[in-house]
Amino acid sequence: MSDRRPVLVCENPSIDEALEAVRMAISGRKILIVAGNCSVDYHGRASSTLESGERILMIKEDSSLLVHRPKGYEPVNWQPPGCLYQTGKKGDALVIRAVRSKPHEVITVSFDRVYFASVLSLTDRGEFSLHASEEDMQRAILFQPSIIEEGLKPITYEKKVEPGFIDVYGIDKDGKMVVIEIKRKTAGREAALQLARYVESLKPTSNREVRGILASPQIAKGVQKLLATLRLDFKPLDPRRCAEILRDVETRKLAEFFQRTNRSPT
Amino acid sequence: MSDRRPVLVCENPSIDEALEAVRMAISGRKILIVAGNCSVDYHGRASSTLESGERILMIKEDSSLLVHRPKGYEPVNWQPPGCLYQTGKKGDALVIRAVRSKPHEVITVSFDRVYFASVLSLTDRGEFSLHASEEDMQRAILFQPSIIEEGLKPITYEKKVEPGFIDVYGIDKDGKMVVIEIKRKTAGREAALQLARYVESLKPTSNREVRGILASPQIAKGVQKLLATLRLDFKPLDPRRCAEILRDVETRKLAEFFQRTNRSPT
DNA sequence: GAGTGGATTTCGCAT
DNA sequence: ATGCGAAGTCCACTC
Repeated sequence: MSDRRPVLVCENPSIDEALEAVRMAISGRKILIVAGNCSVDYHGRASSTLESGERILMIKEDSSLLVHRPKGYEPVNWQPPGCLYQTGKKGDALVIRAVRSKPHEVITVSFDRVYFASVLSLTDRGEFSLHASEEDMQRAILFQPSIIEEGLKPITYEKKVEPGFIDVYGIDKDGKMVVIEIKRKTAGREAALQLARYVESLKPTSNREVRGILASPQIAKGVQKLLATLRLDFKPLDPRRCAEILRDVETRKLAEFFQRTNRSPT
Repeated sequence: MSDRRPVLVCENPSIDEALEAVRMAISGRKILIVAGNCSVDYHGRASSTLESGERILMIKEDSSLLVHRPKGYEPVNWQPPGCLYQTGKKGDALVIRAVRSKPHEVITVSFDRVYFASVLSLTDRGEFSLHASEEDMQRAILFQPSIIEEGLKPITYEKKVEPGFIDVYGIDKDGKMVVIEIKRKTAGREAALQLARYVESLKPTSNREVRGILASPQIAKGVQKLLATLRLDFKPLDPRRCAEILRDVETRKLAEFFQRTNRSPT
């Protein structure tokens, strides 16, 4: 075990001691956690004030800042990575100012009481992987178009047309053009209208018929009717199932690779 | 000064000690902060895995959960308020499982090393107020329609039409119908197309001319041309300016109130 | 409970 | 740099 001390904790520090810890953390690009009584002001894209109360402040290695109240998933105030800090005392308060330049935004946190300050030096090289995103659904359709319908031949994806980008574009078994709009969750009006615009924008480019297919796990209440009116199809498609298909594809690729290279997978 | 101890900190605890702290915090609905080496698995709307690394776990009074890496504004994994916890040891690891029921989602955090665990009991009754939101812009237009154009008479707001809700709806100085679409930041293609849909959906309901006005601080590159094609107007409107107008309105209301009640404001 | 749209959205990718 | 759309988005509000 190494003898490095990844964590320093200072309980019930004076404002001066807390200021010292804050400065060490910021200049050393460490993680800082402070719990105490503070007020917060923000000016930038909008403005906000937060009256005095007990909260947790976190400043990370990349200088991003979070102020968390005792409840709620979201921080009440924050600053994204890449801002500069000014720290000091104003009267008996510890003041931390985080300034971002583009757009110009300033957060000021004033602590009149600090319960603890902690400086952490953490190492995190672990890989993060997420499955069942909309991109996974798109890739699954491209690898295995039959999950939409038999005979579908994808031509391109992320095709640019006037109103935006078509998720998947191809030809069906009868030679008709097909536009597929993918949603990873229940598709609402907006999705149907977007698909309709794509279909409309493609019609002038071809004398073939153009079909629109909305692929999502579910459609919202009134949207069935809207799809019928707009002459669009719906294909139920589960993002989890798509993730499975991709996993199978990856597994097969791996097997082929190891077969080619005459090794066996661990 | 009160003698309550709002913060308990446990440095370099054993896994058993950490487990005890975690259970105290969760059962007592306190805030828990743990720093240590962990891995995280998530299954629910999607799935994710996060390999071993040093992170900070925070569980709040309302049972929301955050896992923060040393960098980045966003948590790498999380659980919104209202989930249930199972805690225990699996081998030599401290395991915390947070289960949400609707939708069904499970996060599992396994710590094999804990640098510190802290249990906090924070009180925060401070009021938070935010200015210069899109709603502020809407209210400013309703209070002072001349910031859009002279002679404008707002009729309703949040008016339901087929594709969605019109931000502000009224009549201009020539008696034409006016639909206003508000964006608090640079308006893109989507905003223009949305406004166009609103205008189209209103045309059949009246034999008056229907004008569409896009009100935002700026418009994106190609959108000027798109607006011209769609015969829509653009009115530059700064959210900060709108917030000022509202502040003035509030000040005037206050003044009137104190005049009526024969008191003077503090 | 579902649907709809805003957000100091953030983030990532492509132009 | 700007534009554009996804997100385990979250959240508040309406129906």
